[in-house]
Amino acid sequence: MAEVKSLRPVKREPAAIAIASQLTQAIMDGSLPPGHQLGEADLAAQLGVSRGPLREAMQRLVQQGIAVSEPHRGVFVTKLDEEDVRDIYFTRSAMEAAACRLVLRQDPQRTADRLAKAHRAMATAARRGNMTGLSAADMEWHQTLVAESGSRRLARIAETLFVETRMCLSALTHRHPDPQAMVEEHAALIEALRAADEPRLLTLLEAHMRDGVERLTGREGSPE
Amino acid sequence: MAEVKSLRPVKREPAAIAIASQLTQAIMDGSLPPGHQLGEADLAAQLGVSRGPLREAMQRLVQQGIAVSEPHRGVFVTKLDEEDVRDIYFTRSAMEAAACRLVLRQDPQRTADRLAKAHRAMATAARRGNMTGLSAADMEWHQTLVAESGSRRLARIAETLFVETRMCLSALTHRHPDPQAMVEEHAALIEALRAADEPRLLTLLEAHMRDGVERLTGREGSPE
DNA sequence: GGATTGTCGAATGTCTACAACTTTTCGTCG
DNA sequence: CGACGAAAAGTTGTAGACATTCGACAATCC
Repeated sequence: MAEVKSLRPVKREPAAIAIASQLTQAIMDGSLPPGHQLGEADLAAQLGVSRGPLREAMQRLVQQGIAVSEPHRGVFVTKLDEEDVRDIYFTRSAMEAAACRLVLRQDPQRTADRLAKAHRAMATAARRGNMTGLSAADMEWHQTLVAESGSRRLARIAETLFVETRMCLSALTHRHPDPQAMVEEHAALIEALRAADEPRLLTLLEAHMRDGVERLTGREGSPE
Repeated sequence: MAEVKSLRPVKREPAAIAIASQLTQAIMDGSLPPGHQLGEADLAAQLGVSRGPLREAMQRLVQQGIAVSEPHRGVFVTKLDEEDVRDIYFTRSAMEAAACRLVLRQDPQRTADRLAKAHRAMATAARRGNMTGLSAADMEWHQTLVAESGSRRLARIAETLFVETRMCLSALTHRHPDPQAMVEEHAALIEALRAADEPRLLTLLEAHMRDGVERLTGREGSPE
């Protein structure tokens, strides 16, 4: 048979998946802010679907913890307080540290190459002062790290955590990080990965996450 | 008004939640074996609900990864291969290690006490040769550990991982672990926790998880 | 005979409509 | 001004119908 490589299987995702993606996107970029109610009638009309698939999509968000359901009242976008921010970054830290350990026993160089690609996008965005692009490149970087681990479960868990991270970020658009520091931190991480220096990699990662928390909570932990 | 603390608001959980719980339970104990199709019509009739809430519940399972959906074919209980077993235990290891670190910076003694309670149940079940009770106590022990960490996200993640763990166990009921070893391993973990000896605790935990994998995959790592 | 094509049944995916129940709102009365 | 209670609005659950799609089997063609 003639194998035609450019032909890929037609992907037709069910409505519930598509709806969940759109809702997630809207929640991440702040269009649906924390505490906002996901009214069934409104959303169904707006998305051009019926309540059935919409409710299925909402159950997915609730299961992820991105939304919460209050019986007979509706489902609402989850509100994140300062404790949540710490929890998110702590859990991310544990997840990504685990991903690092997996990457180190596989192909650190290849992973480093792929991370470097995201890192270049980050550096470019930083140079141009493109903060949204910087944030996107940051997410891309961490997503690549987890994907490279090859662990389905880490990938699934990280997906939710990244959504929550972006919820935090879009809620505090005014507090801008130091782009230069961000670029440098990721560069150091890649370098440690290339050197296959596990202790240093994990230490840098933990510090990186701590920076993330302090950036969002008001860096209460920094003496001088 | 007279405040009566023993009076709690009547909890009426939505059908989708109740259905998801029942399905999860059936999947854990092997009534719904891996690969089995969750037919809508059958299940709906069997559970006495309509297809709507049932589909919502199934979406939750799919989101958790306990079931997989093949468009226009149906949703099926996830099949777990040997790689999945390793992934589950690796992820659990990372999760529970993180929980240990959190517990250590809170109230290790109180946590140790609560773990000791589950441990006594474990020892009793072991003495009587009650393998299902032993397995239940084991799950209870680890669930307690994660709950004591106080992290919502770790708890949510662990919930799914525990379901997957029990799926593995019920698929291999013939391969029974050494009950005595199991009791001793948990005792050592509690002891390390009481001593607030973080390095030892984490080392023991990792070894405990490695044991779990080897028990299920056929202990390929043991030469003789 | 073997491979392709057409057809059919069954299950999923989706929609509309309706009934039941809760919460909220709002007007009224004390 | 606050309490009570009915109406309104929203969510939750059900039922039925139809379209779409998949797997299997039968018919057809070389």
